[in-house]
Amino acid sequence: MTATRSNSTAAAPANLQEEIQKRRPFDLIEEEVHLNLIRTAQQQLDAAEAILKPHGLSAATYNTLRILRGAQTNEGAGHGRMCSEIGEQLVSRVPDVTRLVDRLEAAGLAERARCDRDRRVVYVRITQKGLDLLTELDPVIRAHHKTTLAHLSKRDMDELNRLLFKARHPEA
Amino acid sequence: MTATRSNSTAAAPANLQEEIQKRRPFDLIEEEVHLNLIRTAQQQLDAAEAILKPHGLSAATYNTLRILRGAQTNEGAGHGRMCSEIGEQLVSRVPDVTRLVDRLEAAGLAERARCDRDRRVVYVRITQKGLDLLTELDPVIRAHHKTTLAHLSKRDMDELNRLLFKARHPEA
DNA sequence: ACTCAAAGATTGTTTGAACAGATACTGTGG
DNA sequence: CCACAGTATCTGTTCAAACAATCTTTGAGT
Repeated sequence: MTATRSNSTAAAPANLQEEIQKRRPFDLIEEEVHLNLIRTAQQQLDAAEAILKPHGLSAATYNTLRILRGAQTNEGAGHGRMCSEIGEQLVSRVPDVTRLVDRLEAAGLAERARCDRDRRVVYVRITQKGLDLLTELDPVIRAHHKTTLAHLSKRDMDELNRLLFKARHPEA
Repeated sequence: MTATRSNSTAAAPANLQEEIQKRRPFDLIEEEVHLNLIRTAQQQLDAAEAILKPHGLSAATYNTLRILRGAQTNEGAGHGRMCSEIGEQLVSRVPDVTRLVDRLEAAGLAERARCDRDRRVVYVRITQKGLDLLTELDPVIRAHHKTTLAHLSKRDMDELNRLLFKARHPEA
């Protein structure tokens, strides 16, 4: 480990150790990766939710809406997505898709329809109101993402994507 | 019970686009970074909480305990940390430190003590039981971190740490 | 046809998070 | 001394997440 400067004064942190005011350097670099990951993702999530909240959306409901929009345009002639499929595609696994859809339905952003062939499944479909909301949010979210990561070069982001994917897949 | 997320039918995904079954490639690489970050961090968090849960701890309470342990050994002759300091050092900013400490106190892992000089502040101190629990968890957590990221080289992890820190600090 | 296990979704309940408002204490200025 | 603003913590309430159990339906086996 490199000799790190003592954080006696309140200067801008140069690494995670100073950022969290940890006294000793990390004994395990894996632990540093772990905390770095969670911190960075949390920052991203907080910023995104700050944008979504005024529109009555959380990260989970917004992601669900995006999944539903993708499902409508791509296959199945607009009969939407099954609840279980939504649960599989969500970025953060949530075991309670039912109440997630409940909220979207209560807000008029999605609607349910039972499948005729298999009456167990419920297809969830995005409504026009939901599509309009996403259309309104699209440029805002795009601009936000571009702004928050503007200081990263394309090479940085490619490398970051590669390493993040690799971290998630031990077998690859 | 296990492997709730792995799809046994399809082939192993080669990137995020295939992983979330997105039909079209990302129009914005920044968005891909964003989702990759949240997905990877979520996976790390889920795995860590699976270890902590049998011991009655969540990620928030575990991190608080670690902060309290660090506070005890490093300064202040063991009078612990103020609630507001805990809130600042937590990986995920939680505005409700009071109830976090409530849970630790109810479990006998921490205790409060009012400051004599300033009767507004409450110092939180880790108990021997809390220290014992951390001592028991230390090797388990270390082994877990080393295992989940074992397929990353040291160069990978250094690069990942560098990029994650850079992503978090636009001004650097 | 009948039984049964499994899939898919919903419901019930408990816990924790989020946000606002309230309380207790300190230090300062008049 | 008193009013007042600021700080640090606590409390009250609402909402979402987590977990288990239940209900309905389907498909397979006998």
